[in-house]
Amino acid sequence: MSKGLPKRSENYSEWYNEIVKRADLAENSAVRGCMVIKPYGYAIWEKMQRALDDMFKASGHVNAYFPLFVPKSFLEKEEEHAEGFAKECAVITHYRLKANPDGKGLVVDPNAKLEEELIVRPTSETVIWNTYKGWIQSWRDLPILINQWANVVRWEMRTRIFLRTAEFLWQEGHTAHATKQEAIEETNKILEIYAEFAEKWMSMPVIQGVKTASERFAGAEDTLCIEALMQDGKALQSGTSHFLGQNFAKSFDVKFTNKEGQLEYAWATSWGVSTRLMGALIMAHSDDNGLVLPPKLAPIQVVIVPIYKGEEDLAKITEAVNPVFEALKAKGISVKYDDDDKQRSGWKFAEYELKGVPVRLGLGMRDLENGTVEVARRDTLTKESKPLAGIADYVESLLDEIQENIYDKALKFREENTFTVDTWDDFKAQVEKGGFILAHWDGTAETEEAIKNETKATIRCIPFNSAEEAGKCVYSGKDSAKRVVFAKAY
RNA sequence: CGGGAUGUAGCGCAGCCUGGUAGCGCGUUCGCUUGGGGUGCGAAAGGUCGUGAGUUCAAAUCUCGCCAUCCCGACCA
Repeated sequence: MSKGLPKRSENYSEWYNEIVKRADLAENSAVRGCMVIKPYGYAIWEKMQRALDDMFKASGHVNAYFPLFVPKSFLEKEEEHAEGFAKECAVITHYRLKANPDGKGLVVDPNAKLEEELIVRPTSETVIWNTYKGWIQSWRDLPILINQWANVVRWEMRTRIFLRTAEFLWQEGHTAHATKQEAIEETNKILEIYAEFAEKWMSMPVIQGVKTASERFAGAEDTLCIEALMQDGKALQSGTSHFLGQNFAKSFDVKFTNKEGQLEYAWATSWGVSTRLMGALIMAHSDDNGLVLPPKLAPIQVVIVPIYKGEEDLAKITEAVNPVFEALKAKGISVKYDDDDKQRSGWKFAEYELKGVPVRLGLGMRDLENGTVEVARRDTLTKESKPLAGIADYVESLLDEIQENIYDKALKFREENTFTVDTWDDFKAQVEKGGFILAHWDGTAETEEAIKNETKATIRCIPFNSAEEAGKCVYSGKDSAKRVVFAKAY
């Protein structure tokens, strides 16, 4: 492993790729467009899963599992949905191989052609609504609040590890409701959960809003989203929550008898976040020394590195470390004591920085004499000497402080990189420089399309929190009641 | 699917133009050294040169085909 990471300022995407590789998060696999998530990266994903899963459960959702394969006829049923996903589907046509009659290896057995092709799920609405048909007869069967943790496949032309891979891991929630109002509330509730997760756990501020028609999920009536700003000034869609109306219920004929005794189609939502959040986490906080992890998602929150010469010294240091180690563990802090003699302390410092461990405690003979310990913060790269007595309490509060500081830093970055723009020239100039752009838009798909073609900037969302403000569309000059968020996006 | 490039040791690359013993850096292994920010020195191991054919006394090197990967477009969580 060579030293030094590429600089963010010089080559952002190379910096990103190198962090993913060098921090041991993931690597490209032998299969094009697919990644191997390595133990350290997967540990972060598991922490994300745990936090989200707890929130889903706390809001009344339960987990289930639906099949990987979708019959082609299912996918066809909802027209817009089918059209939206058709171009990126992996298709299974055969179910058997056989020995190659012309030599070595295996060939597809032409006699094993499937009657109907199976699609590897790009998302599960169709399979699930086909199933819900059997589960829903009465208003008493509703709501159904189900989530599943799964992998999906979308055959992307160009992939980037975590941000856009052919196969990725995610959770997909699929709910069914008796009323439109309830489904809309569900869609909103989930977006709140996503925003809370992004901000409280990932320390990543997000803008909540609604997608324009052209950016909407295929088959949805409305798509809500959280959008985050990455350090290179590009936006990243980090989670979506869809109000599906009765579209899928109609396509799969899911009707129930309401309290008035009338047959009605069920109302639906779906929502998801994926391993793309790993990419968001990396790009939101990390620096030229490597990964920076918010303590709540760090697999190792505190690492203790002994600085010693010879086994005797190490034994003494270990003796002093043990009560600290136990005290931290007792507080529920994940702590690692790295007394591995195979690497030197200097190497370890660099390594744990690269991996984003929030707090490092360094303990040497000098500390033992003075009753001190060196506390190093990953977020600020600062070091301070602290009394060893009571260090666990200090570290506990320090972790909270780091969690907040990372958020504050990201928020400050976003504020400094959010621009209010009123003229087309300013708009074009600002798109080049990056960041979120708040501008007026006349509400038409034509204008949206034209802006995208001319600048590559898209409408990330129509934000919930922005004030009503009469203005003129930055492109067409027509009337507009509200600013929307533009940016170049991943 | 269009345009461009690249395939040589685990990783990053040189060698190819001008055919003739396959090389460098990092990493790995071993020994000593060092140990509060990626120690230093020495030795060693490791390669069907993407693949198939052709030209030639001789091919990593020249010619043609194929495969794979990366970049730039169109498409996208």
